[in-house]
Amino acid sequence: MQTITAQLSAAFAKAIHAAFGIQADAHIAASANEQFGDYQSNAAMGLAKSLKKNPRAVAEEIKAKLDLAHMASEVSIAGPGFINIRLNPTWLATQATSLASDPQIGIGKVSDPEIVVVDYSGPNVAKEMHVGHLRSTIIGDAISRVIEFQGNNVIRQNHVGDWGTQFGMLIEYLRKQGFTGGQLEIQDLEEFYRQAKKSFDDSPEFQAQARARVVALQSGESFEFAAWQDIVVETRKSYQPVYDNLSVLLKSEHERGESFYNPFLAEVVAELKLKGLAVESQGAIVVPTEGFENPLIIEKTGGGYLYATTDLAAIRYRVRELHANRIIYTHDSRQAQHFAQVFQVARKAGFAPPEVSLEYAPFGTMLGEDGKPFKTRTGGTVKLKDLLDEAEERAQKIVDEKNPELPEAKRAEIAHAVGIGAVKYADLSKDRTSDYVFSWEKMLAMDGNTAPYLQYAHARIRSIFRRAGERGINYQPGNIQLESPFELALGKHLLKFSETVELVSRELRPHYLCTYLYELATKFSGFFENCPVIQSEGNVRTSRLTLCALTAQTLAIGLDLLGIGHPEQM
RNA sequence: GCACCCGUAGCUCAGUUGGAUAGAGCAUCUGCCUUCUAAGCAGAGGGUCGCACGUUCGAAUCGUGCCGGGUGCACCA
Repeated sequence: MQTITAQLSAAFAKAIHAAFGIQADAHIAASANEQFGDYQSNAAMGLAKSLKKNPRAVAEEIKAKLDLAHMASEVSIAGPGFINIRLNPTWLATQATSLASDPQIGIGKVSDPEIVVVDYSGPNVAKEMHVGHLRSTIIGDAISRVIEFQGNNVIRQNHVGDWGTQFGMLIEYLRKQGFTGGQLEIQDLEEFYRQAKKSFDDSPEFQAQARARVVALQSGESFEFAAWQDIVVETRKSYQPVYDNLSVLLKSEHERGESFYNPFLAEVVAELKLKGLAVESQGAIVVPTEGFENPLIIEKTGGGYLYATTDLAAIRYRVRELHANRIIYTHDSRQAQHFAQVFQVARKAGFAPPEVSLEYAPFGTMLGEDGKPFKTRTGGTVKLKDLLDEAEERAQKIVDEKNPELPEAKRAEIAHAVGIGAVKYADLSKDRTSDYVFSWEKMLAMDGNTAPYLQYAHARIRSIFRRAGERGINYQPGNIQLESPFELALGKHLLKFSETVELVSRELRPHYLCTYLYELATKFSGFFENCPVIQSEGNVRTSRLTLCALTAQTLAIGLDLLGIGHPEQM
């Protein structure tokens, strides 16, 4: 099924062509104010200028040629030349009815599926995940789910920071401590890392030894390699449970850490040299980039590669081996310049041919309540695990209080969905590009525009169906009628789901979906307060039950796309 | 010094890429549980969209200049 916007755009484009013989965009938008109508075309004002005509006359001519069949109940011209459309409730009801019988609720599978690589999360080895890792992880996950739901083939890639100078430091430090292999703890590793960094900064001797360890590791020496593996395994043990707890779909098979590209780095540099892109500068091998003062350094003086080299190798691999059509990076906006340079070089080198889309979906920095980059009072960071545990605990208290009659296991399940959902939604509902302020209170809020509000709306609907069952009402989907203003508002909003999903996929901004779902839940609340379902009868009851089913399904799918749970009861 | 991002209600944020009277949540205040879950609903107050010019039928949105905050810029990732 086509979106309403698409249907209106097509009809208006046709009318504009019929009236003036030109192809022009219809500039269809949902009306900001309901008094004007549901949708509007803002094309007439723009066309008036190029056609040298009065805008209202242009609008009249478009309207005269417009054929919306049964879609609209009213088309009117207002202001300087807005064409307002009020949709026909009968037509809307028919559309909603057909949506209710579609398991994908109007999101058609794309006809030409693409291979989409999404690079997200990317935790660092030897460090525990902190709250700053939340954004990349859940935004990337939501984007992946949405694109996948549209029928594309998504390949998740977790570009784990598991290679480079810091491992030389860490291994050298471990060796000095008498480490011979085996058991390590993530907390110890963090401490070792701090110590190692200190030695590295303080002692030129240590520095030289650390560099030697890197070389040994990169050429696969047994002690270094084994120690590195122990570190990697231990770190994975600390982040995998966090992914699972967050319902993030990353597994070990999605890991393509920096180390994975090590064997290709020399080839990448050689290829860039061969193509005449890489040159020597101040002893290093660099690729000059337009629009940037500094070139992209791909090989250090005296050998050794950098993360730019790895990122180039990754693009090359994703295009040549994974056959990606689209590569999406969900990373901190501080890396904007780096990615701009890497993308530029990848294009020039042909690692990414023009038909492959390289998309950087940056997100802002997490700030503390003082407006400065987030740090705890002691100068450290908040561990992601601690935030999630706290969220679940707080949710548990509320569940225990509100639903003491439910079995313990059920309550724990609800607390998990609600607590984790609240944290994820708090982050996902903000536009990813802006910096945002971390606040325990806001992260863990359960009232107002939060995940629990959406979950609550869903649970209330499920409850209606449970009550209906208890009263022997056998639900079968039927025709939806949109008679009261509350039903009409709900129905109209349900029909916007598919365009919202398209928008999220195109712009890589999950917060549009959050806003949509919040409004959906709000409109459902209006319906819930004003339109009795079980107490109504006949066609009205069938219609309302069907509307409820469609709303619950839309909420459930929407929450699934955000990776947020939707309990039956709460 | 060069480059990028941001500035909207007391606080936290939206604002579908230039559309009509700038919207939510939190906080404050007033109502609503004897009908499907009050994690809810209805309502009130709260704005120089950082400032100033400009572009045009129309600017929170685009341009220029200031002010204020953040970030990145040669061998860390």
